[in-house]
Amino acid sequence: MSRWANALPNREEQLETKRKAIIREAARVFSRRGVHGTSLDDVAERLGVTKAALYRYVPSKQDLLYACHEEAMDIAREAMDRGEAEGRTGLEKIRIGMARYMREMIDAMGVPVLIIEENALSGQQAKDIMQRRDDFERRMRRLVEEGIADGSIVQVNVKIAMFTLLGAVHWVTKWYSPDGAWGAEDVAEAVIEIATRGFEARPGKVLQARLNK
Amino acid sequence: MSRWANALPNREEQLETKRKAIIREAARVFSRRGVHGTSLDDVAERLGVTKAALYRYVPSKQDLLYACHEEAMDIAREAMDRGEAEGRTGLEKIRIGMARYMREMIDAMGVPVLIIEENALSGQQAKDIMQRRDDFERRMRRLVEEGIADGSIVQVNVKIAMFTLLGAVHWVTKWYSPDGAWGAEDVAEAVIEIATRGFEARPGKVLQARLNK
Amino acid sequence: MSRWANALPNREEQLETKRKAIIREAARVFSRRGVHGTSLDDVAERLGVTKAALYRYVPSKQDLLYACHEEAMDIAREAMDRGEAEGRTGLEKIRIGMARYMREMIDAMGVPVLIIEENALSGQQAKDIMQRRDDFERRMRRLVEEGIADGSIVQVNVKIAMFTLLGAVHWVTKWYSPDGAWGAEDVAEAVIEIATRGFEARPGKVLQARLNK
Amino acid sequence: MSRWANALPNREEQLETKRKAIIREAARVFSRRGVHGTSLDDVAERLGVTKAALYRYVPSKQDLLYACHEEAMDIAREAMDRGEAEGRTGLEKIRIGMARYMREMIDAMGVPVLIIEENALSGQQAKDIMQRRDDFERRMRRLVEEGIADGSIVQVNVKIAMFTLLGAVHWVTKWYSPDGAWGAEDVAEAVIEIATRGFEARPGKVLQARLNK
DNA sequence: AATGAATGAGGGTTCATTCAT
DNA sequence: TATGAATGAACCCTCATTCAT
Repeated sequence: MSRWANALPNREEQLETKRKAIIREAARVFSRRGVHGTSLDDVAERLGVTKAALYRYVPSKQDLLYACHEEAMDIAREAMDRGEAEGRTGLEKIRIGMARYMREMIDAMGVPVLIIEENALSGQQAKDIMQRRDDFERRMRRLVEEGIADGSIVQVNVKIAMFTLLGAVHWVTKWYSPDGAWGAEDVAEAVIEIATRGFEARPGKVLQARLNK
Repeated sequence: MSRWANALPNREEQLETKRKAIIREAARVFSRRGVHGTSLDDVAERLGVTKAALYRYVPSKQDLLYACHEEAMDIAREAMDRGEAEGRTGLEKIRIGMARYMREMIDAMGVPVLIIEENALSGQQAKDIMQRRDDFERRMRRLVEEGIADGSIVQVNVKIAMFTLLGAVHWVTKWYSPDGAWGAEDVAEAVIEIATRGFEARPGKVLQARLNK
Repeated sequence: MSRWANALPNREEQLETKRKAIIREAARVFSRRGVHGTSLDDVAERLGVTKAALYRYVPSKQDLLYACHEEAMDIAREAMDRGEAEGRTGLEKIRIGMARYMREMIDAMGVPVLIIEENALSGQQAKDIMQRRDDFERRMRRLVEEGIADGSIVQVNVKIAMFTLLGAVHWVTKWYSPDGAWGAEDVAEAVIEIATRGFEARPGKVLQARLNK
Repeated sequence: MSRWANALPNREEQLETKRKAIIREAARVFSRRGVHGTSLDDVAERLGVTKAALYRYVPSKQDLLYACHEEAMDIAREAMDRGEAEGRTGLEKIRIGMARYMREMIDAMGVPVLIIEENALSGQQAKDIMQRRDDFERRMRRLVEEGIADGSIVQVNVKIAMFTLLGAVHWVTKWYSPDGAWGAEDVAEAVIEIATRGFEARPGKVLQARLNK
């Protein structure tokens, strides 16, 4: 691999750029092989650097993992904000939000989501992330309830509906390849469409213009 | 924890019973914390035994993981067989098969599925499991196609539909607790209903008798 | 292998018989693979028994090793006694003694000598054995000196002569096989003849009647 | 002990120097305590380093052992080459070769020989080393035969003669101390002289100028 | 800014030893 | 008397982390 995966555009903000590159690459590998199954040597090698070099940008593996989650959570929140701002019904808000979430995650980390291994984080960091994840889930639940209320979502157990959707989204990690025929955009929309159709009040046909691969 | 989690009913078949108990417990922990995030000490402790004791029943951690996957795959195949035998349309076959799969997995391993960390298995074992997983996925795809053909499933991208369903199912690992209010049966049916509704040809209301928690 | 290598002739002295069988077998394996390279499972397996069974006859691996050395040292002393009693010159005493030593060792342990790994024994046991080994070597030195004095041995550095002989004898472990064409008797005599010829005062031709294999 | 036993003369070749130091030290300890009786901690401690540090220079304990044997075999071959080139009779060739072998081994590893515990190496490595050891012994046998043919060696069983000599040489491990009064040179010559005198055709007195300790 | 070298902690595995049967 | 089961210590090896250069 080329050094730093060619992520060195300008100057002193290089530091931040490189940090982001590390996080992005780490997220990708953590996602696939598991946090504990990934050594910092692995991460470093993919960036064309030495393990020791990483420590200039990240204080520890734990912190690196935490940063990955933070990044993911930032993206999630921002996506939910968008969804709530732009959607009209509960269903629409969910669709817009989650699609954006997936797209952004794939752009940022090359991977649509970070799967959380229990115990991988600890102490305050674990609490922080769990807190934010819970917030995220709470927002989702509320949107489902909103959808039920406004008639866009069928009468359904909220928790099940939410986790079904989240599962579909998260699972993309296991099969999506950025080198494949489909772009982030395509996959995101296709998955969200089917997954939300599961609790859509008046589901019709499935559109899939771009997916005629 | 009590010794062997009280899994010692009779006598010489104790060996096999204990082996199964180990596999079951390992699967559960591997699933939550990741294979590499789980030490054999962890597994042993949950069984109220020493790490060394495990080695009377399992030749290595690798083999233990392999055994977990084998067990899972056996269950998966058997469930698919059932689905194909008992269902009438493609959709029905999928529903019956996947629901059974979830129930059996929860019974056997306390966990609805095993998530595969890349690189966790290696060599022939990795090939074996991938092979069987591919077989499993191929069968699912065919059922989706069958469903489209017989009109029970809407026109949809087969791969996306399948992975959406699988994601919903697999994700249950992350939130299901056997100690909670819902039994395996309830969760399995609820998840499958919503997840398959995503590509059901004529989706109606959602039934959820048992889920009025 | 048959149970206890068929070493169960009479009755309550069986205990001692079995103990000897264990020592014998252990000595053999220790000799070849090294003490630390040999597990009690290895020893037990060769006797057709379980590891745990050994503990009825031997209190620990350390003690087993010690017993091996004791046995060897008993044989060595007895052989030296014989040599000193029967030989006329220093050279003759050495020849008789060492040849007997080799024969008896092979009979008793199936192996002509025990090679001592440093640190394998410890504490008092180590001291004991070292003491006896030193006694043995001291006796050998005195016989060499006696041989020089009585003219049967050439003027030679005593230590070197002794260790050369001992080396030749001990090395037999590495190549002698009781299943081969030569008996213990043959090998013992042939080796001793050549090895002592190295410091014999008036060495002549080499006799090797039995070795025309 | 001082770091790396003061074996760090220059710079980038330090890596090779250190590797050699490890091999040398390992050979020494393996030789005395047996491979299985020696932990890498032992080896590391003698070099004033941590066990983990060794892994920068040697991939595994097995490979370390293999490297020891390789080194020894290289020295053996080179010594035999010398003996065959410089000696005139079979006997002379053996004397020159073996004396050189002992000297070089003591210089390189501080120990005149490596004793092979059965099963210590495995697979291809075991085959390799056995092969080379057999080659070595074959060469020795041929020299003995040559000596018999050219009249420098008495009529003798070739195998016994060879193993007697090898035993004398190998045994030096057990009693030679580099810190003692004799140098490698002295010991080598003294041992070889007496050991080969065992099958010399016309053995005379024993010279031992330097050994009047 | 990055590297090579070194360390200490931890995990997988073996094994001597104990004990209930 | 012998066995199977279990344990704790020890060992090999990996890896996150630090430091001198």
